Amino acid sequence: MEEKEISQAVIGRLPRYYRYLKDLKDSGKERISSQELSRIMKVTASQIRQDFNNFGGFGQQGYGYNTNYLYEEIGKILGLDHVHNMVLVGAGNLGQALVKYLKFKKSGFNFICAFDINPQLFGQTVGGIPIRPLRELKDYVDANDVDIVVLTIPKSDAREVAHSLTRTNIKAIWNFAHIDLELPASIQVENVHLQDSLMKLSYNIHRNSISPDDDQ
Amino acid sequence: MEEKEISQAVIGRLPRYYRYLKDLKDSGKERISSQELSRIMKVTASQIRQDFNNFGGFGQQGYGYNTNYLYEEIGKILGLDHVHNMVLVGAGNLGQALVKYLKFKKSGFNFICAFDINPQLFGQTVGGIPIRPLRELKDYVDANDVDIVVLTIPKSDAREVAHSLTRTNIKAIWNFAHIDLELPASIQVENVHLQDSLMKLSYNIHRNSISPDDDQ
DNA sequence: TAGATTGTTAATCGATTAACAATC
DNA sequence: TAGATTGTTAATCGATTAACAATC
Repeated sequence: MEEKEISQAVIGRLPRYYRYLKDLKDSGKERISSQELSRIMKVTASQIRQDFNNFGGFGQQGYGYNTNYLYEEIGKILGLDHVHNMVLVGAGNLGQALVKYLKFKKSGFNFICAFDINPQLFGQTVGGIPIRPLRELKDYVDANDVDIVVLTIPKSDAREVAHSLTRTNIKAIWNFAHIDLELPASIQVENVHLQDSLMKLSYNIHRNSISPDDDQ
Repeated sequence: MEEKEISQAVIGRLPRYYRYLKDLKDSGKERISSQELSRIMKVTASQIRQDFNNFGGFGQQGYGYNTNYLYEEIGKILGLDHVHNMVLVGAGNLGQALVKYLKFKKSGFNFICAFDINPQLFGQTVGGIPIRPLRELKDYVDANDVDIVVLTIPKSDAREVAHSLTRTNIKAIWNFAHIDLELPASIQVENVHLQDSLMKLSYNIHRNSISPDDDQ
């Protein structure tokens, strides 16, 4: 019954495998060896086999992996066979873009309601879902089956909203606010810090321009 | 003259230090020890000192670090003392949200033009910058001082656009398309894969629900 | 069966943490 | 000076890569 904890380094690579396997299966490829996948994805074959074997054996000696089966299994590991209900908190430009994007993708990530503090937005809709006053968030979450709260509000408000969600049954926060949220371990937090990403980019630009001869 | 290569693990932590140091200096704190910062940020004091010492000594024995000085120095390391000209490729919801957000922040990341394939958008503006036909991108980039191209277009188009930029003088691509771009080493790529982020979140939700007793 | 390729153990590499001498 | 805390070396830990026996 004792499951060994799988490192986030491994988890972080699964979506990329998933993406390549989708392309491979869609292009009609039925089987693939770790070595061939290694060449395509530019990672070692050893790492590929180690990664998959964290979750049990999906391959067959002498044959390799069945692309479609492996694709499906990774999908299950990632929980993509479930539908996740989501709620948007902060119906500004970024929030609205996310709702429209995920609606368009028709994935298992399903926005059901949006919230904002701006009274002008109350009663309007984004991508087919209603925008309600932020003060109704807690009651809504308690009354409905909400898995993920998507936070696209300024950092000054993010902490308070996160705090109000501590005793609800939500499972995760997808956090776009530039702040570290404090939440009980039962609520997962996944941060998308766009500023941090830009800063890393900026560093790498200047690193190269300072010493232009050492390539990489 | 031989600079040791600094690992991306270290670079990835710099923006977070930068954020905490800003808050500390803004709240009037003049000095801080690695130990105190360690408690606030929940990382080891050892890691903090190691990280900073990759770039030279910013502290003083027996005293600690001057918050404002350290903040400024990290900003310089990240290249935030430069202005970066950016161009948006794909003026959809997400792209427009990014332009408006960064305009609002008044950071050194400065959008100067947007491009799209939709003729209805030509001549319109987003956050004060014009939207031009995508086919003019290459000429525009060659004629202007563009540092960063922000790619917010579907993956099917992203590869082609990236390819058309290989021989330009741009320094980096901030890539929101769900694809791995192939570019010469002189062009940095920083990926923001929102789908991957959601999948990781999904994994972590289900990991916990499968074995609810092992907390973390 | 022979060849191929996985699953898995062992070796290596790199990153994090601990320890402490240097020094403000 | 004595106390505090850095800068830096050494020890540990974890993740990646290599090797190979198992097996399809």
